[in-house]
Amino acid sequence: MEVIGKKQNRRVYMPELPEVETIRTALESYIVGKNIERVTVGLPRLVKNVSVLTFQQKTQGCTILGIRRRGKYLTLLLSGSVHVMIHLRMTGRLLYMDRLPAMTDHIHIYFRLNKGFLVYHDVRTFGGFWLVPITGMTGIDGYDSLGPDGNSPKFTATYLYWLVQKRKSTIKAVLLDQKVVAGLGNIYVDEALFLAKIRPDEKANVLSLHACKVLHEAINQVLTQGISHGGTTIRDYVNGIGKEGSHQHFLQVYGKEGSPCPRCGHTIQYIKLGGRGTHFCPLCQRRKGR
DNA sequence: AAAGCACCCTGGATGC
DNA sequence: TGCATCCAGGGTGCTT
Repeated sequence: MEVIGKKQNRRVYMPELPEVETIRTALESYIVGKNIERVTVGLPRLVKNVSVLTFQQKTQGCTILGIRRRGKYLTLLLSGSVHVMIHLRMTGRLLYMDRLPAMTDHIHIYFRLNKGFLVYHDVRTFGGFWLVPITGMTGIDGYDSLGPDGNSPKFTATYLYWLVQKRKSTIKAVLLDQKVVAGLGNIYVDEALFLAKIRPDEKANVLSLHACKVLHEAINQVLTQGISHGGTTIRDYVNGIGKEGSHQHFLQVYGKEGSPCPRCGHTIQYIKLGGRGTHFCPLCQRRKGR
């Protein structure tokens, strides 16, 4: 009888770059051009850098001109003097709805538009909203210090090589650092390292230029595939209009502990690395960057 | 300067 | 069956 890893059913979802991009795309056609008539905040601590009153006063009456993504952040571009920046963290959802649902559990903020509602739903309430200036630095450290997006031309193999050389921590920890590359989270890091045949607990500074080229290509590939599949739906991630993604069906190692490696058949292993659940194949993900 | 870790939070899974 | 405990993780901030 096959041994199934204990963590097999312990799944959560995290919006990473592909999920946030999918939400952005889904929302765009529904909210751009709409007017914000009224903003309701049920949980004030989710508004991070201004008072709830200021948040409402600066956004009410504005038109939504666009919605932009950078790393895992979304920004509503408004017609007024500020933009609204949003991070979904672990369990945040941003949804367009024709009308408010009868069950409003976990709905902490919503924007009443001239038609429909933009609703923020968050079970663990780690997410946040910021008012930011239209141009220049936002003053939000986590945003202003973001590295290049993992799927942007600015993120190159040589940049990655230059960076890992001075890092003594594990390659997984480096890839999760948003200052290095923006948008990767636990799922896509495990998947990219599997594709590149690099162990997650490998020290970053031993990777060769060749290994960095392979890894860079793998990161691009998992992000591109994740976006094309509409994101990964694990338990309850949905995009901006409530649709599930399909990338969970394409995951090679994440959540697959105890199952055979799709490449070599060895059992996928689960370890803790830097406090994060980590999945890899101990046989075909080798140490040392070839 | 960088690395490591506690913390925030909730609901589902597990343990007794 | 029920109650208590554990666990997941992104990013911040503190300590080493």
